[in-house]
Amino acid sequence: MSEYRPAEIEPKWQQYWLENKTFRTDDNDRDRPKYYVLDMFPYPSSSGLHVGHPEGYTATDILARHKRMIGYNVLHPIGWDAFGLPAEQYAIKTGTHPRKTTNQNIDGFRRQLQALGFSYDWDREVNTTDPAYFRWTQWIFLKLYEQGLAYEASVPVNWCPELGTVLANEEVIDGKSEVGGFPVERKPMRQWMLKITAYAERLLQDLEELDWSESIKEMQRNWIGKSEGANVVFPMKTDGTAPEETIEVFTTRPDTLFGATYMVLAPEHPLVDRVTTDAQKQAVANYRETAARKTDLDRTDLNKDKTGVFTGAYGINPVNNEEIPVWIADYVMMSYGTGAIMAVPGHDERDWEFARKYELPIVEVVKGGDVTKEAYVDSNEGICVNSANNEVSINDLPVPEARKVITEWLEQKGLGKYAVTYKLRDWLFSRQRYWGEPFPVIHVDGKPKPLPEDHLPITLPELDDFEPTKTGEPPLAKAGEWVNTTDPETGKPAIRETNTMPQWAGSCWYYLRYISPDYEQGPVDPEKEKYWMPVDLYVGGAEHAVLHLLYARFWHKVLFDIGVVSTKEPFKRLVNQGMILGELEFTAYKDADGRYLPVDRNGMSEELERVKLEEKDVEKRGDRFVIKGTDTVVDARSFKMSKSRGNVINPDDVVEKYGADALRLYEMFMGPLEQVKPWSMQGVEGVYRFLKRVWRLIMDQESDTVNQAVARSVNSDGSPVVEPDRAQLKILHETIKKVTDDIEGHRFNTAISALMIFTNEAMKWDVRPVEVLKPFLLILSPFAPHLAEELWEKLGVLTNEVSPDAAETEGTTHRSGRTLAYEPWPEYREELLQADSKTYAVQVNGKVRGQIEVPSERAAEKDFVLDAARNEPAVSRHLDKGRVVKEIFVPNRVINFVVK
RNA sequence: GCGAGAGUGGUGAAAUUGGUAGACACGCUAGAUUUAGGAUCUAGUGCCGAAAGGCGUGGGGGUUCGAGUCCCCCCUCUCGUACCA
Repeated sequence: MSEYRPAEIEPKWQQYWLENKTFRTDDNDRDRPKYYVLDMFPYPSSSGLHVGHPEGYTATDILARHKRMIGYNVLHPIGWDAFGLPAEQYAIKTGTHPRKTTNQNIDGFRRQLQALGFSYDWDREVNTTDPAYFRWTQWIFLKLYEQGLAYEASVPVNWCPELGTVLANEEVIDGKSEVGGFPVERKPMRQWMLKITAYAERLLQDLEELDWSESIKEMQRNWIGKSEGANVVFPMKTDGTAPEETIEVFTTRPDTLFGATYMVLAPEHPLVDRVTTDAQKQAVANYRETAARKTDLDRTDLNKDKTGVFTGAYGINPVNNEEIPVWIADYVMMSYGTGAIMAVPGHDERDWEFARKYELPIVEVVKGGDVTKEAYVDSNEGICVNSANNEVSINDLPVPEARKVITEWLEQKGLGKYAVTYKLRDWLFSRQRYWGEPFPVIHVDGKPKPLPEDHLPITLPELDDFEPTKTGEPPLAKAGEWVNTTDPETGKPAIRETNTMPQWAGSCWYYLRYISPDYEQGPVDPEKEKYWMPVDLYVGGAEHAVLHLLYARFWHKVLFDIGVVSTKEPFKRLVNQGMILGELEFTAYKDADGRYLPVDRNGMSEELERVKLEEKDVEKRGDRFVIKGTDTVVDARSFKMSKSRGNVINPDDVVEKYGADALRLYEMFMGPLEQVKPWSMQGVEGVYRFLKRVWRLIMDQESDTVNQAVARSVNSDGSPVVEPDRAQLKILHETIKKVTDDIEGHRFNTAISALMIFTNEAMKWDVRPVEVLKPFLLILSPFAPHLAEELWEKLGVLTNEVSPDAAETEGTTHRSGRTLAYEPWPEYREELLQADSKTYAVQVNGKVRGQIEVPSERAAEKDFVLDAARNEPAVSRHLDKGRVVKEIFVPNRVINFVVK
């Protein structure tokens, strides 16, 4: 071996780590501080890893390796989120059991991850489809049920006929299924729901203490959507014969109550039938039918044109006893608040639009705008007007105060009360699928009944045909023998639940199972849970910003309440890696006549021909790119990787060509972890060259041994020939400091840059002392572990710490073997960082005119330094132009002369 | 619309508290070496200029001896969200 050959050294060390269980975590080693660093576990798809996986996984691996070297007991596991639709759809197409494809895919993913050298504890692998795992997913469901947090309901769901399943709102995008893009319609079905709304306030409050990015916390806050206001009761006008009815509305603006000029009920509101007058019956029925046919999308989409129908009924505004008409309109949603609103067109945009269209009165009750032109909606500024009755007046009060006064009055009179409303809705928790966790529930006499814990796990029945039924009945309904069972308690005939749990279920608690993957008495060993929880760092894609993280936090809080876990939040710190886009593309557009058209940022029409250009065919003009030599502006951007665009980078190809260390290093060198970044194959070559340089720094080009520059630094017994010189120690310790700080701050790109600077410098040395190279390899090792291990071994042979024979055999134990994985992390020494001289930049009127070098020991002497600065020719030239009126002296940095 | 984040060379990006803008890398140019190279090495590379020098961190204004960094206004892009009363 003469040159750097990752294909030889990488499998060697991967095998060594596996065979020696180098990264097995010792639960009993409780004296050292713990560090639990977690990756979002992957769904093992048939297409294998994409380059986004190794991004977060490399970051956590660097941190895990670093923490081990600074003495932490590190828990760094991986597993498989393996239930899910693709395996099931493949099963429907081919008849292959999803278990088979899933296991194949897991084997593929495991191989790929091991080929990247991640330091996982492979003895803790979890798999959500393993009955030994989902036994506890089912157990948690039973606990939720016991707590009254799981219930059945008939709810309109997103039914996708093509997929034969119901989808969660988040799986529907633009009225089509996220998977496959099939149309989705509304259909009422019996479903399991989880009462996440019971935890809304705690899920909101406890965000405060989490070390997550502000944007993710904000997204969760928005999703929970807390609003404060009042529920107000409006009596209905009655002719004396009809029964008395009231309409309760929720409003965040009770201060505008005097401006309510009409009311609106959601079309589905149960009161509609009772209040509609005979004359309006037909119109209302027609409107309700149209509204029912609309999907949520049609009702909420960009179509802002408001429609509605008068019911013929009137409500009475409780503050001024005015009769106001009651309408139905689909801009009011049954699922939010009370499903009814008081409309204040003067101070709500939607109400204003609606009032304009149907010629309803608009009354100003807050001064500050012109309600004849648009609604004045500011909820902080403004003074109330036209808002008084015999008992109470909020006139002349600022809006926030008015809100308090009127709410108190309503409460006193029993007309309304302070109220809080959340956007968050209960979690639709069942799917009409085969490949998911069965519910541990039977139906006896038509009622649901949980199965006893000792019956778990409830496993899936074997099926040959995974096709859902056309009626929406889940495929499990076809397993007659499985479905028809008996109640173990009473012996009565019973029917099993045929829905299965959604994919989120298994991922809601997997981080707990890693702690004690074989524990039989519960989901997690309580003693170990206390040691390891919470997760210190959780890294994954931002696509899980809301749902997965909210669901997992919800389950965790329930488990906390029943004493299963000891922390109220699972993930102390969260980092979201940014997406990796495809390579930068230059695109020009031609019309039908073959003429190039300038690019319009808002998107080009489909009929135009897309022409892909090479980088050499374009040039920069202003802040845009044009076709070279022309004025034709081209589109220059990176796109999300997708099969259809053909810009997908396969990590296997990169590993084959450049090695795992190069892939790891490149993904970290691209830019900050959390940022969106475009891929560049040339960038990979760049870090690959760096790794080759590191190899040549130590290894001889012709033989299998270290080079002369390194060998020269030690005697034949391995002892050092000469001490490293000051300059060598200085750059080494600078690098140690920079890399250490940067790892701790997750600035992996600049850490790598520091390693490159060291290497470039060290390449110039004729003698490369082992005492300098060894610490360098240790700080390189979290980033490029295979290369570092290999070179560490070579240096060990040189200094007689590792015998050349031992290098060929395996079987040492993981704490004392040849690996550097548990070597102590080098510490930098402050005194070695000091330079002999300091450089000052010298400015005249804020412009840099020259530099001076001064001896370090005199660098803080203002007079001495200023004198030296004045005598610098490039500076004095500018000082002569006027009179120095001020001298700024910033120690060790800069001098500024102000000249007039 | 609303909310959040971001705009720095040809490209990815650096710049700890307001103190030499562009580290490191890609690309490019020239040279060396090589049968050859997508290898390696040396030098150069923000823009204009022969140089002195001038101009430069999306645009405009401000604070300061000094602003990529702080303040105000505007523009653009990315992500999230969407009639939430």
